[in-house]
Amino acid sequence: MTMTRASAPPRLLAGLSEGEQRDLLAPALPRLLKPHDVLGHQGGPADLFALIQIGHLKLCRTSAAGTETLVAVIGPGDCYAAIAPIPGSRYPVSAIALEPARVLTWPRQTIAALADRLPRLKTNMLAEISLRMSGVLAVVEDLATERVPQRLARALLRLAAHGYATRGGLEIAHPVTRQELADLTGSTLFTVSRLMAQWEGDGLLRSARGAVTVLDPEGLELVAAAEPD
Amino acid sequence: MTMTRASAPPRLLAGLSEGEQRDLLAPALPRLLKPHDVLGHQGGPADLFALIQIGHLKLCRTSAAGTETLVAVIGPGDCYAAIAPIPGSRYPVSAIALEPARVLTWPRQTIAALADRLPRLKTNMLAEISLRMSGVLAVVEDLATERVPQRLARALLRLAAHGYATRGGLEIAHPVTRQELADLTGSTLFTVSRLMAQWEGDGLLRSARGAVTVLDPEGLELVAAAEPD
DNA sequence: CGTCTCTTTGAAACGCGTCAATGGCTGTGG
DNA sequence: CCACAGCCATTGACGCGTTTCAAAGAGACG
Repeated sequence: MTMTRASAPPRLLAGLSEGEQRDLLAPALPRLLKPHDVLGHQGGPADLFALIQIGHLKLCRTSAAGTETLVAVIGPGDCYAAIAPIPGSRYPVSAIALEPARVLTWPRQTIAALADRLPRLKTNMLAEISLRMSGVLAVVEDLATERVPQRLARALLRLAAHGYATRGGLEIAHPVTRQELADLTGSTLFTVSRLMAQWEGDGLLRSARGAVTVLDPEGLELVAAAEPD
Repeated sequence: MTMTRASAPPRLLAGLSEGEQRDLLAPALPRLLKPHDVLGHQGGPADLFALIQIGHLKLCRTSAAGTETLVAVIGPGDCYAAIAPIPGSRYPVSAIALEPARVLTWPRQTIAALADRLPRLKTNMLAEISLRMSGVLAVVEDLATERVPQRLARALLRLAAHGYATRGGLEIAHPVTRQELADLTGSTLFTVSRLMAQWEGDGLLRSARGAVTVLDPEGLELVAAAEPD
């Protein structure tokens, strides 16, 4: 029903000539993912680089104790494993599909050769990592300085920003459980459930089994900006 | 008194020929820093790339509210702003000297030109970012899943690993205040002080005004690995 | 229609932040 | 040389936010 928004040209292709774009895309291997499919596993050899075309993946770390930390949610136009060209590199996080997805993949050898031949591609991949780094640093800052309500409000706003507008609200583009929101904010599904119930009462959002719609972004931002005092 | 350890060749130069190393190092501008000097400011244009020769810097973010988050401590052989070659990029974190330090710097234009000319250099810079990313992701995981004692113990072990061995202990290579340890662990100087007093009583470490020595690394690792249960 | 996963709600315990006051070390200037 | 100021560290008491545990409800799916 809702249109997927017109897919802008991926940042990865920025500044590449038509010919260069063909050279890059020709050897790409498309791959389809079902929910919970694992594209790359944390700690495993990073032997492929991926560009998401359709759908959303979560980037997560599983600690020795088995607890899961959700680092980011990525979608169309985003890359995974921009470090793949580095010989011997390993995935720093796992990538797991949240919904049916389609990605383009390049084996390490291939993307490394392309990156050496196309300087602009290497720069773009650097820019992608830089972007990811910014996001991760924002998460660090949040975790270190903010309380759970602020962290959760920000996480929801971040997710909603990549979603689509429905009647009077921003709907998050992919299914997301309380547990995942907890993993994303370093909290527990109980606390998340309580907060969201409260906010739903306040008319800030509406949630129905996996689908969350932010009704009042300004109101949520007010919560997100509240002093920890 | 204690020897600075023999400086290994920086990772940045790995795989570069003698001639390439000269090309890279010739246009470098050395710069001396005093404690609290700011090498780069978060959010400011990233117009220089730096390689640390001597001393340690802290990488930190200052939030709108003024609270400081310490992302990492870097030392000799480490890089700052490996993203500088990207046009228009900004420093994602501030870099502030913890002690007298000496760094080599390259203006953005210069390092960008060099990176385009020396593919191996670009790869090395990518590897540096990748390394930083690993560290930051470990911090995220810690903040999201561990309690303060574990986080602090890990932070101390991390710092001590880059320090030097003294009689029966690992001394952290640079001055560090309780406040900085708190900023590093998303805690408060009070909690840090209490924990360290307790650990000093247990014989795990010794601390004297800014200088911290880990006496029993295995013991500290035991604390770091304790179940959050 | 039953099972499984996700969610809600309550009550209790506790970790840790907050505030306030004190103490020690360092460097500086009278 | 001593005294003062400034910074950093210590310690206790208190309160609150969150986790923890337990139990029950609600959709989804075969």
